[in-house]
Amino acid sequence: MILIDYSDRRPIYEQVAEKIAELIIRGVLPPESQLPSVRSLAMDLSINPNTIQRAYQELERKGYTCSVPGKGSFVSQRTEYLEEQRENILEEQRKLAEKAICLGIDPRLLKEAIDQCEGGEKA
Amino acid sequence: MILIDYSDRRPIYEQVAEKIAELIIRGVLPPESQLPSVRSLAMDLSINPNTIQRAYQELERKGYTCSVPGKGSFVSQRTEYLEEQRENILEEQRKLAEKAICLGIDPRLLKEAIDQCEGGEKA
DNA sequence: CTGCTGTATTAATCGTCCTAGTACAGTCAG
DNA sequence: CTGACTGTACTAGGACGATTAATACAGCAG
Repeated sequence: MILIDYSDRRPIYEQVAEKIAELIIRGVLPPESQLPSVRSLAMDLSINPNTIQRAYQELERKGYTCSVPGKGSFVSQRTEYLEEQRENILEEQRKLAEKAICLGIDPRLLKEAIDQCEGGEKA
Repeated sequence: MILIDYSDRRPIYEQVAEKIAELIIRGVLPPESQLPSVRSLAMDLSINPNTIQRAYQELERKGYTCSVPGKGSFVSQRTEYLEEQRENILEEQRKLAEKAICLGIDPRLLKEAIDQCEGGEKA
């Protein structure tokens, strides 16, 4: 379900939170569905429960999930995160385009790179 | 000349190296030109000379510069880094496009974001 | 020689990530 | 009610990397 990249500089809790957020956004984890418990996911990934808890805190803080003591953590029914995420991606795109232009790269090359992915998308 | 972003998670030496690399690529620092000395740049940025040295090491390792003991650090005459940098940008673009597609964002929106920058580029 | 340059080494500090252990409270099935 | 699960909170400590600090050495140029 989730793979941890230890060569990644970012902390584990951030990786876990991001992966789960992605699953939520892509609809793999539908609204109202229950996330694995802090302890079970920690077991699965062979890391400390505290690290998972921190990831879940991040997810709740960002509005992706809703944690209920005694019951579990659930994907939020609300879906503003979809629009938010879309805006994040577009912002990244603008920054990248700006950087490219700054470096004298023809923006058309960027668009070609996009087209390359449109066909051969994976997973 | 260079601003350090302390809120950035990446280490200072990496930020410095990247900024200088950008100046080189954009031609602000032409080939053969001399970089500020380790000590003077450290003074300017109010950081330790060792941190600058590390940044310069990175730059030399990547082929952007050439350091000569007793003389100084100079921008490399060679320019392969241009092509290399272009390829890096395109790779980032592919990853971003893949992520967008993964999240169900229409690639055309990415292209629109690029167009937005083409007109109003700054710096 | 004097003052600049890059380079190297070592030690110490500091902050963050992560682990470990423990504890408490809410929920729910039996 | 009991027990097993859930999330949550707290403290202590280890580990690691970034950064500072102080020093030293060697090359180059006026």
